[in-house]
Amino acid sequence: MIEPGQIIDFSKIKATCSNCSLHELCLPRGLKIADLEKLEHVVKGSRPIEKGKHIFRAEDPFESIYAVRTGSVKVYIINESGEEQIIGFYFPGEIIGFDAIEHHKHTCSAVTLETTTYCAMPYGKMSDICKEIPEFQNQMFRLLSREISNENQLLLTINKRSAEERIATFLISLSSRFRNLGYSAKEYNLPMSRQEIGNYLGLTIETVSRLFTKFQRNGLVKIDRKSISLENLPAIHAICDGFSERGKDNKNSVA
Amino acid sequence: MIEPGQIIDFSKIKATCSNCSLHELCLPRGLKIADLEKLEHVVKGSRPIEKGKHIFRAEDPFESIYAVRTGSVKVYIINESGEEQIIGFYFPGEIIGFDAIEHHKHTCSAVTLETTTYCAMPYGKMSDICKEIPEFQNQMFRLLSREISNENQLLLTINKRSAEERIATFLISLSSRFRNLGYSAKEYNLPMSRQEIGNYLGLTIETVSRLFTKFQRNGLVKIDRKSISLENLPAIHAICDGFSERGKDNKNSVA
DNA sequence: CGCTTCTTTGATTCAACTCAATGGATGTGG
DNA sequence: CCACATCCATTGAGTTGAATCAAAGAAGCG
Repeated sequence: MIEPGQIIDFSKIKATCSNCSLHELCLPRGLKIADLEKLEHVVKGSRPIEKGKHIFRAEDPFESIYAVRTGSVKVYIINESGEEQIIGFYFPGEIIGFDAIEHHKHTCSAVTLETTTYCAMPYGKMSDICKEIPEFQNQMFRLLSREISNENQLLLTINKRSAEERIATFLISLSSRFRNLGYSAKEYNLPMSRQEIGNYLGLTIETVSRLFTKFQRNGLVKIDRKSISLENLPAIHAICDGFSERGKDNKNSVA
Repeated sequence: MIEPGQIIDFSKIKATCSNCSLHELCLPRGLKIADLEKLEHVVKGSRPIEKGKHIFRAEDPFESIYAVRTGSVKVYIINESGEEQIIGFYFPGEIIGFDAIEHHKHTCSAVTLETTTYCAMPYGKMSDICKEIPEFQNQMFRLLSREISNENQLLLTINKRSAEERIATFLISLSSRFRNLGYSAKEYNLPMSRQEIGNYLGLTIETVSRLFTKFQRNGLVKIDRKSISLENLPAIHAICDGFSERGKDNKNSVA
């Protein structure tokens, strides 16, 4: 299938953080050139991984943390009853695998949503570099801290928001992440299924579908299968902030 | 009110990790004696803080992380609309404040639920110690990792569980944490209000109250105001695992 | 082109919420 | 010590937002 001339030997493509377009967003952010080089020696870039392949699975021994380089990944846990809960969707420059540090094995699974490349960073070596480069240690702590804050926000969204507000918040979150990556904040592709969006937000697929239809009917978005265009960003933002008005305010606040 | 003879000068009580009963559960876990001493020099124990006082508030500059020593603390965030979302309840040996690392200021607020003492650990110094003591750096990473896993579990509980299952899971979680602390796993006090339990679990106070009543009617628990006794642990566990049967299974799993 | 998977839409149900009222604790001042 | 006020919790009645059940339509795939 692949002609000799077309073969690309990915093992020969040296993963260098310094020439990676993501290095200001990803783990090396803020490192000096000299320090960057130390990091590069332990980072191992992957060849492209096709959609639906696992990067790691729950219970796997903890080898590395991973930075998404291109594509997208969903991270999920499965409980005793076999139910899946998606914890997050990850895009280029974002790091996965932090949950495995505590028990030296993964508690989540990570699967690609489309063809994806990533960088593996062996945890032992990362840990060593932290001792050598204070700024790198800080960066690791920052990333872990961010992960915690992100989950706090997600918890807030799920616990306090209506289905409509959750969907709007989800769309805005993706939008701003794509903007940070230099892509359009208005138009993008949803690499995940309706099912997965629902699972993540604590809604059923039917509810997700109905709300997409409703948003479209109201001119907030245009959706064609996986591609979405946010036609009225202010209105979508307004929904996030709870201006779909329903009792709201201190529905369940503690004095 | 306080007679001279009764004055306790808490500033003279040296907070030492080595003689703290929590040191095997708390941050110093697994450190060597020599390393413990380095830690002790930067840890500052608090005097008892009365119920309802803040340890830190959102937007406060990030000085320290804190270990609860006695009592209990709730950590919450407030969104633009002023709604409160409780992120967690923290008991002796548990650490709060990790969310502030990224932006050098707190994103959550922490308030005592009863008279509480804690240990403050200045982040800058902690960061230094991490560089000196590899095992300490590992421990910090582990604690951050645990926080992430805990939130993953909470997300699963809230997104996939019925009100009944959430309450049961909550009671079991408290039970096992108290057991780890050497207290009774069967009988304990709920330092938080019904309102706060509901807020945390994404339920209204009425639902919490009704389910407490129902559990009591069915002989699972005995509840008297703040004190609770788990009378039928196996049955409560069964509810956690979803044996209250309702469709369940792959309600919203992704293939 | 037939098969499967994903998505949309409609009708109906139900778990949890809202609204409302009462009951019990706790606290304060006279 | 009691009267009163406040706060928190419980209980009941009625409502509703999202789930479930059901079916049809569209897209992707070998």
